[in-house]
This record gives sequence, C-alpha cells and structure tokens, in this order.
Amino acid sequence: MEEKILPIALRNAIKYNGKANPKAVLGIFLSENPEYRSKAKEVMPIVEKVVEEVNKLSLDEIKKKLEELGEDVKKKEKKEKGLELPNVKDKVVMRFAPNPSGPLHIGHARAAVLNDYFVKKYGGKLILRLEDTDPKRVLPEAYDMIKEDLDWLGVKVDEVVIQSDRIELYYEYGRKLIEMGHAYVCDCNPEEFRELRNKGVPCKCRDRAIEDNLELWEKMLNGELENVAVRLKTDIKHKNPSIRDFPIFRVEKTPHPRTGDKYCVYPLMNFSVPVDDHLLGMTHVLRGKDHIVNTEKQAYIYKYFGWEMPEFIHYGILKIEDIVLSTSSMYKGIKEGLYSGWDDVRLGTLRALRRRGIKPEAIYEIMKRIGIKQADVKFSWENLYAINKELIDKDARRFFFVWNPKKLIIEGAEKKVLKLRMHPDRPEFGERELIFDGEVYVVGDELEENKMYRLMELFNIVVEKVDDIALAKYHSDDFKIARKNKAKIIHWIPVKDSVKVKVLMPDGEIKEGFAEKDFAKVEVDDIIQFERFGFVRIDKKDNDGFVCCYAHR
RNA sequence: GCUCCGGUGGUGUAGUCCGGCCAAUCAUGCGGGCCUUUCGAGCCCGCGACCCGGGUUCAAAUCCCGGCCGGAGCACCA
Repeated sequence: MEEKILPIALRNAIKYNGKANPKAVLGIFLSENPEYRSKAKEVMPIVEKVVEEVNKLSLDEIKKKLEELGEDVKKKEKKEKGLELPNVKDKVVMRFAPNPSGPLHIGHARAAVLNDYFVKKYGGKLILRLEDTDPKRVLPEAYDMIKEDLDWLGVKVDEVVIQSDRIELYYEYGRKLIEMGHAYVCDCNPEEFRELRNKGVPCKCRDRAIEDNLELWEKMLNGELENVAVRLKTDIKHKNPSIRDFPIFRVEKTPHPRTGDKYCVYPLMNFSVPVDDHLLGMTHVLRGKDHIVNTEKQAYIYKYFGWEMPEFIHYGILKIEDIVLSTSSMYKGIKEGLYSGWDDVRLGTLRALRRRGIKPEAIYEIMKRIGIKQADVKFSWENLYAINKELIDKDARRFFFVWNPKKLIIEGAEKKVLKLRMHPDRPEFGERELIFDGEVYVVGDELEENKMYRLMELFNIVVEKVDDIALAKYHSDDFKIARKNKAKIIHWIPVKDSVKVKVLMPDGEIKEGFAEKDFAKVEVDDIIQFERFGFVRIDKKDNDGFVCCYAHR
C-alpha cells in the first residue's frame, strides 16, 4: 500500500513546492483505488507517515526519487470541455428569431452567435426567422438591417423565414385545433377572464360547441368581430395560473407594413413559434430563461398535434449596463434628434459598436465565453474591450492627439526633427515625423507652474507660466533626469501643421483638439491608437478635420 | 400573491450531472516588478471566490434539508 501512496505523495509535493498535503494525497489515492474507500480511517495514518517522510526531502530529492520509481513527473492535464448541446444525433437545425423592430443590439448578438456557433460545430442549418406578427411593433427597414448586422457579425444564415408570410398557414393549424376541440373563441373581456382564470374557473365560452367555434372563427377572419381571441384549452386548474387557457390568436386591425390590411387576425407567439419550430424542423432551441413558462405553454401545442418536441436550452438573463438598448427608446431618440441614427456611438446597437471600432470577432468570442448556462450574467464591457484590443493592437498605428489643447512656448531649445515609429512592434509600418520649432500643443489641464515635465521622445522642460498660453524653459535632454525628478511624461504635437480632430465618446462627450500632421494620412475606417488616450476608429475626414469614434483604452 | 430559474475572486468564467485528482481553472481588473520612456503587448510576482446554516460522508464548490439574496413570467408583445 505504501508503494502505491509514495508516488502520489511525491507528485503532490512537487506540485506544492516540496510540501505534500495528507488529505489531498488520501483523496487521490482513494480515487484511484476505490476498494480502500471503506478503510479510509486505517489508510490515513499510513498516508500521514509517507507524507511526513516525503516532506523531509528537498525538492530535488523528491524529483529524483520519483524518477527512480519510473514515474512520470508531469501530471496529466484535463481537457477543457467546450460549449456543447445535449442530445445531438446528427446535424442540427436551429433558429435566430428576432422581432424586426430595429437593428440588432449587443443583447441580440448572444442568441445570434450561439446559434451560429452550434450549427457550425455540429453541421446543419441556421434559419433567420423574423417574428413580425404584431403589426404595431414592426419597423420596415429593420428587415434588411438585421440581415446586414448578421453578415457583419459573421453569422451565416441558410434560410430566411418571415412570419407575416405564413399567416394563412397559422390559420390552417388554428382551425385544426378548433376542430379537435382544443381551442375555442372567447369574447370575454381580458380582465374578466383573468379573474376567472386566477380562480381556476372556466369562462362561459369554454364549452361552446365546435361548430359554433368554427363559425365564429370564420367571422373573425372576415373582420366581422372585434374584441375576441382564440384560446387554447389547457388545464384550468394548473398550479401556474398563467398557463390556464392562454390566447393563441387575436384581432388586430392595424395595417401591417408588409401585408397591409389583408389580415386582421394574427397568431400570438405561443402558437406561431411552436408551429414554425415544428414545420421548420428545429432540433434545438436556445432561448432566454424568461421563456421557460412559454416552453411549458408550447408543450401543449406539441402534444395536441402529436409532434415531438425539440431540445430546449434555457440560458440566464444577460444584463447589460451603461448603454442604451431599448429599441423604442432609441427610435424615439432618433426621431427627436437626440441621437444621430441607429449607429450613434452612445447606443448599444451592433452598428454603433462597429462604428466605434469594435470587431465582430470580439463580439462573437465574448458571447461564446458567456455561453448558455442558466445563471444570470452581467455583461463585462472590460472583457469585450480586452478581446478587441488583442485583435486591433497589432495593426493600430500610433499618433499623438492633444485634446483640450493649450499652446506651450519653450525657450532655450533648438529646432529638432524627430522620427518615431508608427508602431512600437512593427517597424515595417514606417515612421512619422514631428518637427519641434519652439511651439507645441499639450493637453490643457496637465501643466502646473514651476514643475518639470518630460515631453515624450523630446526633452525635459520646466514650466514657468500657465495662462492662455503657457511658457516653459528647456531643461535637459537626459531622460534619467526626468525620472530622477519624477517629472510627468506627457505627449505633445507641433502647433505648425497640426490637424483638427474630434473624438465622439460613448458617454456622449465630444473631445476636441489636434493631432500631429502625419495623422492626416489616415483613411476612414482605419483603427489607430492615440497614445495615452485610447483606440479610435476614423469616422469622417473632410476640410474641417477628422471625426473619430472612441473604442476603448 | 402564484409559478419558475439562479447564486464560484471586483467583473466574466471552467469545475457540480458521476463527491476525492480543488491547496478550485482561465480571462479580465487592481497593486508591484522586468522588458526600449507613455498607452499597449509580452513575461514574472501578488491581491481577491465556492451566498448562509444544518445534514450525509473517511472526504462536500459538488449530494440532501432549511434559510437568505438576485432574476424572470403571470401581455389579446415577443
């Protein structure tokens, strides 16, 4: 027994810098030798004895001893389990099903990315299903914006289905439910019905004859009725009152952006969704856990038609702070002129993030990392920015940008021409030129009188006066002097030939200032780093200068 | 109120199903250091978690019971 314990103790000691732990050693031993589990109390003293002997050895002696025993020093590594779906037989059919009320936002990206990821992982088909059965909440231009957003994000859609194209199909299946006696037309006031429902009491409509329900159904479709709905017969005593006889169709006469006033009866999601999920062959359905009860409701549809249910995966709510996500708020703000458009950098739409210089790969990656667990998740902008930085840093040229600029005149210094690398790690990017001629811009609130500063890549100065224009005197060249004097290192640009720049910040602020002259060579859509400021994407370039959108630090 | 889902470093996570390999992984954040001077990137060191109580067990982040906290649904929206 000691012979079996010894190598375990030696390995444990190696892992923990020469000190093995008896409990851990016992655990590993029992895991590998289940027959001793019932004798744990007897084994422990033996383990302790072996561990005590091992802990007397030096780390080198421990390694030597282990090698003498012919044991591999290295510990096996555990494979990391990736994202997986349950019960995948062959391929999968999945769907991303937004309501076309606006372009996609960061919250939508989770469902879009995860569906796409699994379809790519297992093979199969991804269907984009636009759920527009509420005419009041459809924005016509959203149909195309959503497709554009998915393209940009790298989500590959195999088929597009629009629910407003399928209204008559829903009518057909609705009629079948009535014919089977599983649905009925109800003309009760919704509040009246709710009171009855909460008491577990059926309403007066529930037991109407099938023939009468069918007659009323035709009248609904012909527009002859208002204030009626079709209800599914479930269980009027179900312990969850919201599952009792919920509605599956209703009258809505608002003209639809795509179908006009052709229809006045629309299905509700707890009907159209299971019908479509079945007919379109879903194998797996990802949805937020706010829809768990809806899955229970939809189970009745599957049962009544005798359909097999797909695999449902419910994931926790993704909470996203510090940004505007509400489609109705965004729409209202755009209409009122508060926002410039759906890509205003203050908004959480994908096109706003794109405008800021966030890469689709970064969004894809973070949504994979968030995954499908049922715990609620708080979105980490920091993590998104860290992933994005990995993607953009190697290609991002560096420039100086002076926001809130103050002119600084420096006496006692000679003219100087500097050549700096565009990128610290990429010499092939070439160089940029800064010409010192006595006058520079620095960030306005960085200067204090009688203090030494280090102008980056230039020299040390002492500031004498800070007014509308600041005055300084050349002190020395040596960087070590700056360090010795704990001088702050600040960036600067020559006043001459500087370029006007505005940066739009996600919090709405606009930082204005100047960049160095070689900055003028950048093109729209370039992503660059302003040193000591952060990464930005070039948004606009004209006679008035440049407009950039701030990504992150 | 009814019905449900959840809780692992400051943030995001892996691990829980099948108890030991967990002295709990990885990322991010923060502090310090190294590396051509900022911002970064890279490397090194450090800080910081299994919501609480009880039980089962030789052994619990993991299984059981209770509590607390967070979230969701109860729309003729999705």
